[in-house]
Formats: sequence, structure tokens, C-alpha cells
Amino acid sequence: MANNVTSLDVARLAQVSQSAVSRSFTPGTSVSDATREKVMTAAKKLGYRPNAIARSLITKRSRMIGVVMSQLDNQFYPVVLEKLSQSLREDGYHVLLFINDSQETDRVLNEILQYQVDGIVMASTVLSSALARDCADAGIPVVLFNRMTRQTANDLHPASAVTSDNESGARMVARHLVARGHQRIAYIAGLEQSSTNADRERGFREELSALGIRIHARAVGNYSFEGAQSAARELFGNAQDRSDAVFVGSDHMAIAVMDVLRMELKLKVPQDVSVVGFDNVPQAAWGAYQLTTVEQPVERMIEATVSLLREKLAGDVQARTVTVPCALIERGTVRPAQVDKMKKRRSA
Amino acid sequence: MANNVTSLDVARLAQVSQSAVSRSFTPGTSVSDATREKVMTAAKKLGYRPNAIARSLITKRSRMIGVVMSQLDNQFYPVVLEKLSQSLREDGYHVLLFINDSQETDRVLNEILQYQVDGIVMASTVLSSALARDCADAGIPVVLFNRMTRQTANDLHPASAVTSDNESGARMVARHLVARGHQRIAYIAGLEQSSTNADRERGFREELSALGIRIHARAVGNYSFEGAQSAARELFGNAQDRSDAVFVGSDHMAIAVMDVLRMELKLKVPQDVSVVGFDNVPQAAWGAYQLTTVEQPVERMIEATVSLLREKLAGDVQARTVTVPCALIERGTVRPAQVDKMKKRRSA
DNA sequence: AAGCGATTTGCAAACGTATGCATGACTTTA
DNA sequence: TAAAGTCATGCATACGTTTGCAAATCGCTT
Repeated sequence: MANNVTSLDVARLAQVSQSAVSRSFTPGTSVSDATREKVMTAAKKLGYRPNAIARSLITKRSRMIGVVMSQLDNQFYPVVLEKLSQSLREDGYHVLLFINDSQETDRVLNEILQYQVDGIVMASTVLSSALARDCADAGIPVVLFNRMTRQTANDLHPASAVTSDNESGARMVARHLVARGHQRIAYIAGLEQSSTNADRERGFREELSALGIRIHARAVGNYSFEGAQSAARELFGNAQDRSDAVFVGSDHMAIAVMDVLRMELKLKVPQDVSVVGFDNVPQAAWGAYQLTTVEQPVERMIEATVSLLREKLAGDVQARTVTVPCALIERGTVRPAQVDKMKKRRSA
Repeated sequence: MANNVTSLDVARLAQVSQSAVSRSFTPGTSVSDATREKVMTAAKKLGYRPNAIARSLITKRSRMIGVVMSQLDNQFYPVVLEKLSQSLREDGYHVLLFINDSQETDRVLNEILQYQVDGIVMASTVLSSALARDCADAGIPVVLFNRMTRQTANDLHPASAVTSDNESGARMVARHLVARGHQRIAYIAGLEQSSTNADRERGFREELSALGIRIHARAVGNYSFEGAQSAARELFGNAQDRSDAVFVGSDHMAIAVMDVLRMELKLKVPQDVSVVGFDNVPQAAWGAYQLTTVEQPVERMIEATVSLLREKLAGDVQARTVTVPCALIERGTVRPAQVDKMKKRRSA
């Protein structure tokens, strides 16, 4: 009943040594077809499966990758998780999942390291970058997903990272909104301590500035649905000097914002206010939203992630950073260009 | 650099035996405060962490639970995963994640069993129930989430299961739609081989039948977004003898259906056709949809799941089945009662 | 001071596998 | 036919823990 049949049992039944059965189950070892066949039939008869734990102990490779994530309610992450899991499996790795909403980052770290994972993918916005470095110090490859660490000259640590080009994506949004004649443009920030928000906000602000405009209003949504709702109420609740466009730090928040604008405040999108998100989650394409947004190319980001991981697993200690380009996806939440304003801008 | 510091290293530094180190890190063992303290400071100095792999090998408990899931694009599952992971962690277990979209169920099984997980939660609709039994045969506790197996008299196998009361939930929908005066009611099925769909469809059909009505039209959406879109086009594309209400097997599909109805077919919900979903995913509450649906109480289902798991881990071989009640969540996608039709029904 | 029970400690044997090394079998070549 | 080379196999050790058992230490009581 219990799965207590070992390679030794198989060896006895097959009349070979334990080494022989070990080798039979390891590709690329020296076994004759005859013995391998004997071993396999014996194994089948006994229902034997190699014990990955014991194997890990001796090979010092668990073939597990720790994946730490938060905010699974933001559809961006489930999609990432799905593709990442698939991609890692193709390389023979498995996913040990850690969801660290709220806090407890220290416990997470401890537990993850105890399990001797071969590598870690951190896709959690809330994790401190100090943590990432601790892992790296422990000698285990870390790649940050959708998250950068500040890499100063005297403190360059060996955590690789892959992000989309958040800054340039945000710049596209700035240009797009201005091209459509907007002047009073608001920004709703994600988590302020996150690198994604910092990059997006900086790019947005700088590009606007280059176009001679300053952010008209700003609120913080912390990447959460409820936070975004509050932010929307704060920014648009008062009709006086209201912004006529808003760039929201994530689609997840942007949808919350649209709901508040349309349902609570009876404002029309995009007639009264244009909305642009970030991520291009599946829901952004839904009929009721048709959200104009910036696409983060998940596939390519995942590819880069496992590729970086592979490098590090192969012993390359050099930390590298990959930035994948974004693309503006125009849908229906930004108003069409207004001819008069366009002219005004051209002559400026 | 590498994490190769062992309990023996700590023992040498702390001037104690290796056993002492082991005991210091295991709660409920016999160690004096003095030695434990010596050990702990030595451990901290060396950056020692117990090797969970080695521990698992000897204790024969990995403290990992295999979770197999599919369809992470249906928001129901990420929510489940998040809560499940949290709940298991509180019990000291960790999640080894397997996403088995498409196929490869055999490989999944093999891999999962090799990792010596202490238990398995199967939340995947596409997994064959034969697989579940195989795992159970291997002596490892399995609990099916949101999925039942046919349990006949001569083939009762030890897989526990927790579901919501799909059948009664579907009956509620039937009564609700009829009470609102609907007579031409369609059904869009999920995966036909899934137990959830079977239960929902049966309950729906039987309750309608008890009310003297038969399903007016039926299509299959396979629980996928695209499948549901096609189903909607198939059922509502032709204006002739069109259904005036549809019960969709999941919210995920229901939203796809609503998009097709409103955007492509220019039909009003609920004026032209009422829509009811199942699951009560977060998106069902979104302003643009306001989907009337049946709630599956995720929290309680998770509680039941880990509780069943705990029983089995404690050695209880008896398989049990838990069914958690559903609730109808009325929002805005079912038309208000029409007085004349109500009267007609009463007099019948 | 000695004896006794309770507690702490170390020794050594597992757990199930991979793998270097030496030996044996078998094939090839001259 | 013998020597040299290739390939297959088994032996034994190691991986880093936990844990039963026996020895040792401690704190008390008489």
C-alpha cells in the first residue's frame, strides 16, 4: 500500500545490483539493454518509482524552483505562473510555490532555503530586495521577475532580473494622451516602494514634462482593487478642475477605476475621461472595458526568466538584467484626437 | 557561498554532538537551554539552516502537498490556490504546484509521486479519476477539490472529495429564472466529462422539469472563454425562437457570453436575455457585469479540504465527502419579475 | 555521602539513492 | 590465439538528517 518499494527491492527481484537499477533509471549511464529491461519489468511489477528526495540528497540538486508571488487576484500573475510552470517543467524543474501576501517575508525565505531549491523566481512586488540578496548570498540563483533592484556601483549583487521596459511604456502613454489632446492628466500609482511603479511614474512624468505638461493630479492605489477605487473617488469625486485623463499603474487597478468612474460618478469613458492601464491582462480586452493599455509581453519575459535561470544553474555567477520592450495596445478608453487641440499643439 | 554548512559544522563550533544540533532545531525534544543556546548562536554565525531534504528522507514526510490545477485563467482557481497555499502553510505544509493544461496527466502523476509529497489536492477538472485512484493506491492521501468521483458499491476508493452543492445551486437558478417569468431557458455546459457540469446540469434540468419546463436550447462551452463565445453565437446568433434566458456553467464563461450578447449581437442583458453564472468569481461583481450567479463558498471549501487532508495524514483511511451549500447571489443580469407571467404560472 | 529518578547527551544506525573504482565479460585487432 | 581495448556490473561510500538506546550528568531526598 504505502510507496515503500525501493531500488533494492527491485534489484533483488531483477537479480541485479542496486546500482544497476539506479543506472537503469538514469539516462546516459552505462547499462546493457538486457539488464535495463529486466530492471524495468521488475520495477513495473513492484510499482517502483525512484525517490526524488533521496536522489536530491545525494546529487545536491532538488530540481525544484521556488516561486514566490503575491497578488494572485491580479490576473497578470496567474498567467505568469501558468506559463512559468510550464516552461520550467520542460526543463525538468518543478515549482515550489510561496504566496506571501501581507508579510512574513522572513519566514518565506527560511522555508524556501530549507527546501534546497535549485533556484528562485521572485515575482512578488512586496518582497524586499534585501531578501533577494540574502538568497543570493546563500549561493542560490535568484531571478527577479517584473522587479528590479537598485544596482549601485559598490553594491552589485548577483540577482538577475527581467522586466518589461516600464519606463518607455509609460512614455508611450504620455505621448498618446497628449496626442489625443489631453492636458489635465492624472496618475494613479501602484505600490510606491515597487520598482515597476517607480519606473512607470518616472517615465510618465519625464515624457509629459518633455511635452511641456505636468501631472495634473496624483493618487496612490497600491496595486489593489480597493486602493484604486479610493484613488478614483479621491481624484474624480469633485467636479471642479477635474482631470480629463488618467494613467493607472496596472490594468487591475484601471478596471476598478473605470467602474467607479462609470457606476458611481456617472462619468463616461472616454468622453469625459480617458483611461489607460498597464499590463494588458486578459480582462482588459473584455467587451465591457476595452481598455487601452501597455502590453507586458509575458511570453518573452518568461523565456528570458528561465533562460537567465538556466545560465545561473549552469554556474554563471554573472548577474544580468533583461528588459523586454512594451507595446501600446489601443482599444477604446482613450478619446479620439480633437482637431482644434491638435492644431494648437502643433503651433506651440 | 554555497549553502553547504551542515549540522556537523555547527556541532563542532558549538562543541556538542551533531544530535544536539538536530534536537535543538526540533521542537519538543529533550535539550537543555544551555546547549540549545550554544547551538543557536553557532548556527547563526555559520548561517546554518536544516536541510529539509535530508530530514524528509529520514522522517519519510516531506511536508509538501502536491496541488494539481488547470485553467488558471478562470479566476476561481487563482483564488483557491492563494487561500489553499495560505491554509496549508499554517499547518506547516508547502505547495508543490502542477499545472496540467491540455494533457500529460500520466507524467504529472509520475513526477508528483516521485517527490514523495505527503498528500495531493486535485483541483483540476481535466484529470481523470482513474489517476486519483492510482495515487490513492500508492498510499498517498488524495482529496479532490471541486470534483467528485463516481463512487459505486463495488469500487469505493479512498479519495476524499469536497464540492459545493452544485446540484442544489443549479436548482436555485432554475427556480429563480422561472419565478422571473422565463420560459425559454438555455443552458451552456462546461466540460461534459466533469462532475461539476454533470451535477449542475442534472439539477438544473430536473428542477426545470419539476416546474413543467424543459431546457429550451443547449450548447457546450467546455469551461473555456472561447468555447463560451462560440456557444453564445450558436444559441443566440439566430433571432428566431431565441431563448430569453441562459444559465451558464461558470462565471468565466458567463462573462464571455455577455460580451458576445451585448457587443456582437446587440442584445440587452437582462432586458432581452437574462444571464446567470456559477462560482461568484470576483469579476462577477464588477460594475460592467453585475452578474447574478451562484456562490461557491471558497473559504469553507478550503477549510474542508485541509481538514480532510489532515485526517488522512493522521492515518484515517476512511474516505469522506464534504458538500458545502451554495447561495444564489442576485445582481443585475436577471430581469425583474413580470406580473402577467407570474399570474399565468400560479394558475397553472 | 550515597542513592535514586529525571533529564540531558552522544553513539551509531538508519533513510534511498548516485557514483568512483575495480573487476569481469566481451569484442576487436594483429 | 593472445593482447588490448570497450563496455557492463557490483561493491562500498557518501549525502545530512532523525532517533532508539545507553551512558552520563544533574538535582534531591534520606
